[in-house]
Formats: sequence, structure tokens, C-alpha cells
Amino acid sequence: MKQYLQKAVGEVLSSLHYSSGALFFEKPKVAAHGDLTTNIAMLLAKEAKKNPRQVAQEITGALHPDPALVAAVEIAGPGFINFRFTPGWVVESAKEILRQGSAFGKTNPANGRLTNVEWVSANPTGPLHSGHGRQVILGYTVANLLEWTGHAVTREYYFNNAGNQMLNLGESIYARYRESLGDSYAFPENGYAGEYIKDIAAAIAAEHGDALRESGEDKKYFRQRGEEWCFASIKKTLERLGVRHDVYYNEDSLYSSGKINEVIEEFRAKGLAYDLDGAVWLKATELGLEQDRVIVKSTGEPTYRLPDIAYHREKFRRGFDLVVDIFGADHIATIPDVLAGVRALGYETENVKVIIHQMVSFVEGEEVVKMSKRSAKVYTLDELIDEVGADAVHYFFVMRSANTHLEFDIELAKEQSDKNPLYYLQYAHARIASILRFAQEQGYPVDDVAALLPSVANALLKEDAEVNLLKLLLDFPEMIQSCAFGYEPHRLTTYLREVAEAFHRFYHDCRVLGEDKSLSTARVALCLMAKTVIFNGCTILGVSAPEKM
RNA sequence: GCACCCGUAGCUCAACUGGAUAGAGCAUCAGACUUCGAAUCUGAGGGUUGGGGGUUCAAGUCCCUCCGGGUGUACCA
Repeated sequence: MKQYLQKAVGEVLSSLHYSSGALFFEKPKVAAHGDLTTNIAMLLAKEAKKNPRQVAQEITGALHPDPALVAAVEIAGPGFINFRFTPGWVVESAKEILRQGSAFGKTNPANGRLTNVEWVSANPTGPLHSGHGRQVILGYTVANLLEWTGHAVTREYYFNNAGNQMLNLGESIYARYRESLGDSYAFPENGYAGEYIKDIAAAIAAEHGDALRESGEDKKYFRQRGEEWCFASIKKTLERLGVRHDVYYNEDSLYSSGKINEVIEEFRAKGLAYDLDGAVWLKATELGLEQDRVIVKSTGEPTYRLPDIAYHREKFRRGFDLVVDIFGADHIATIPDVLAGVRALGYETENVKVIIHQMVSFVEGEEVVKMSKRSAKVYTLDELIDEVGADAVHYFFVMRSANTHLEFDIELAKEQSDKNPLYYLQYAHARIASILRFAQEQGYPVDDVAALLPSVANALLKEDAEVNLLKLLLDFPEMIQSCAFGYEPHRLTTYLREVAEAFHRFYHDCRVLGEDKSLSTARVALCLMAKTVIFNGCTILGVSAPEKM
């Protein structure tokens, strides 16, 4: 419909010698203002030095939309042009929902664009903690949204199993191992204090006894065992949330393949790197940043910036033309350096989309749940899943805009009542399923789309509650596009809540199964449409849509 | 100090590239089940969008400034 109006109004504009560059349609906030509106007359009025309403008159006077689609065109307020759809068009388009079923909502504006979404990327030094949940879920949902809008998505996890943190992990496990042998052995100052370190150490002690007591300087075995354990733990947690990555990209491969040195040499050749105090510095000030940064430490080890730059360049070399990174706000400082570096290597960073989410705090009713990374008592993501369930983890972490601080209410997430927005949504789905089961018993062709389609007619579905529900359901594909375009999954949760609400309203106002068989069939079809949209939305969110609760 | 994010109803938050009367949920109050799931629905009250300036026909949204909160600001990742 938007495309139709875009074209029709666009033609009118050019016939009137107006520019149509700023022509947009949007859904008015207030239903009384019609189904779609445009502000084009007010924008044109300025350059034409005319009254906006007068410009709107000119446009509508020359506009003759198809009466089968558009019921009314009105000029309102300071010069908005409002369009109202015909009920016939609404009902006719709604048939698509039934025809497409589980594919309804999928569109292809991105046309197979090769897209890399990188997220989680936690190093294997411990289990995922509850705060990681936000980015785990955010990336999962964004990747789904991109896929539903035609991106060819590669889901990627970037990790480093070679740096200082890993050495520290090995040392920490070794220390716990010695303790378990009854030795008094100093625990590393910044060692990992978590209980899991003791578990790993205990497992090693059980297998090897004291045979590894004198491992000398090399704690490689301990490090390896730690890495295996941590990765297994992380992957298991992700699995519980249905999160899968296509590629695990090891930072180490950037060294072994010489990609790191290549970048250094290129920076040197471009005069963007210099030596000072035994370290190699990136001339970031040359790239418009505040200060120069070390890329190779005086010890000879690169800082994280260098591999990050090389890694991003590799993504482009691998053929991706959209690169999406998801970071927590605590990593925000690294981004400008990395982008500047990539740009200096000759790549367009406008195709790098960095999504930064703000921090999460957990509350249980009135109480704030304290969590400290350094302390031994870390609330893991696994424990959060145990506590509230995978569905609530999915829903609650994307419920709010990424760039605002998120308050995760554990008590609310557990609550099985109308207070919990997730339950409200799932209840709507279960309720529809229940009605459809009942309808099936009565002999309605619930599973037979071809048999239901003819009943979908505007002579039958004409109550306000029915038409409003239909219109809302028809917004679904565009809603997904706009969520994907803005990387804003939280808007999908709001939308789905509205769908559930519109359905409950319809259920309340209109009896589905009544005396009139053809009307009942039409309403069964409408139930099925609502169920389809809720189901598809839940699929994108990674939330289950239960048949019964 | 500097950079980024936030400040909207008692609480948690929406508001699509600036649009019309700033919206939901929870909480509070008042109502609705002999009928397909009351885990539902209907209604009411609740606001100077942190303060002040500016741009615009139009500002919660853009610009400047001040105040308050968060996250960073490493030869850690």
C-alpha cells in the first residue's frame, strides 16, 4: 500500500512540478487520523512559499487513487494528507497471512546481502555471567531480524585463547590444584576467584593425583584444561538459549597466518606507525583521534587493538558487505581506534554497524541484586536461566532499547501472571490454540488454508475489533523491517504485546464459534492469522509459543 | 577534565528518517464470568518530557548551556 501511494502521489507531484524526494508515509499515532499520512505538503509549502493546506489541496485535487484500495483522502491539521484504506483491501491483503503461514513477515529488502554478526565473543576464562545475557540475546535477535529481511547472515564468535588472561587462568587453576594437594601456595594476585576454578583443579587432581605438582613455569596443561572446561560451559549455556554460531574465529589464526604483521607493515608504510620506548604506536592523532595508541607493547605482544583491526579487515576480505558488532558499554573505548584503523587500511566503515548496549542491573522486587566480577560469588547466566527460564531470559533482555540501562526484574520474570508481559503474550497464543482445538472438534477446517480463505471477506469481518486486529497483523512485515533497519528488537516486543491485546479485545467483543457458520469460519481464520503472527514473532525472539499453559 | 549513553506519570519503560491531543504496563480506584481459557476485558485519576536558551510552520526528538545518574578514558581484553 505504501508503495502504491508512493508511486501515485509521486506522479502527481512531478506533474505539478514539485520535488518528491522528501515524500514519506507513516502511520499516524491517532487512529482518527487515518491509516497512513504524509507531511509532504508542509515540506513543499516552504520552498513554494505557499500555504501548506493550499499545496495539499493541489495534490489531492490531482490525485485519483484506486477506489478499491483507498476509501478516503483528507486534508487535516496544518496540512497533513491522510489516507484511509477500504475494508475490502484490508481483508483481501490479510489472506496473505494465511497463505504464507510461518513465512509471513519475511521480506527481502536486503536481497541476500552478506552480513556478519559477531557477538558474545567472551574469552574462555570462565562461564558466562548474567550480565552477558543482554548481548547474547541482543545478538541472537538482531541476527534473526536481519535474516527475516533478506540478509545472508553468518553468526560469529571471536575469541582469544592465547593472551595474558589465559595465562592467568592457567596460574589460577594451578594454584587451586596445589591447594587441593594440601600445599600452601600463593594464589595469583589478580587470579580468577570463581568456584569453577576449584572444580577444574579438583578434576585434574582426581585424574593425576600429585603427578603435576612440579609443572615448572609452564602451566600449559592447566591452561588447556581450563579453556576446554570454560568453552564447554559457555557453549552449553548458549545451547540452552538456542543460540548457535556458525563460525568460531580464533584470534590466534591472525598471528599464525601473518595477518597481524601485515597490518603493522602497512601502517609503517603509510607512516601511521612509529617506535617509542620500545613499543610500536599507532599515529591515531593522524586519523582524527585524541591520542596515539600502543599497538605492540614493549614486551613484543600486541595490544587488543591490533588484532581487532586485522580481524575487521579480514571480515571485509572474506566478502561480507555488512559487519555488525555487538558490545557492552564497557568496551566502548576501543571502537573509535579500531574503526579508524580499518579506515586507514582503505575500507569503508559505514558498513560496520556497532551496537552498544548499556549495562544491566538485576532487581528482585525491591532489592537490587549485587554482582561483582572479581568476587567469588558471580551470578552466572546459567543460574539466571535456572531461575526464570530461557523464555524469560530472551524476552526480558530485548524488552528495552539497547542504549538505555536495563533493569531486569527477576521476580517479575518468574511471575506467572498478568503482570508479566511474557505471560500475557504466551497466554494469547495458548488461548487461540485452545479455541482452534475447540473449533476443530466442531468440524471447522482449522488446518485447511484453502478452505478457510473464501470465508475471509469484508462482509463478514467488519466489527471494529476485527478490522483493528487485521490492520495490526498486516503491519507485521513492515514492523520487522523497521526493527531490523534500526537494530531495535525491543520494538518487536511492544508490537507483539499490542497484537495480543488486540486479540483479547476481539475475543471479548466477538464470539468466534456461534450460530452463523460462515461468520464463525471467518473468525476461525482470523484466529489463525493472529496465531501465525504471534508465533512468527516469538520465533524471532527465541521465545516459545505454547499450545497450552 | 574528556568521550559515549541516559534523565518522560508513584515505578519500569514507549514514542519509526522532527509532526497532529506525549502513550503502554505495573501500582491505585471503580466495574464485567449460566457462553469458545477471567493468566482476560471495560473505565477513571495521574505530565511544565531534569532546568534555561535557540533553530523550525511544527521539538521528548536537532543545536548551545547548566544540573543529575551510568559506562569508559592502559604498554588489560
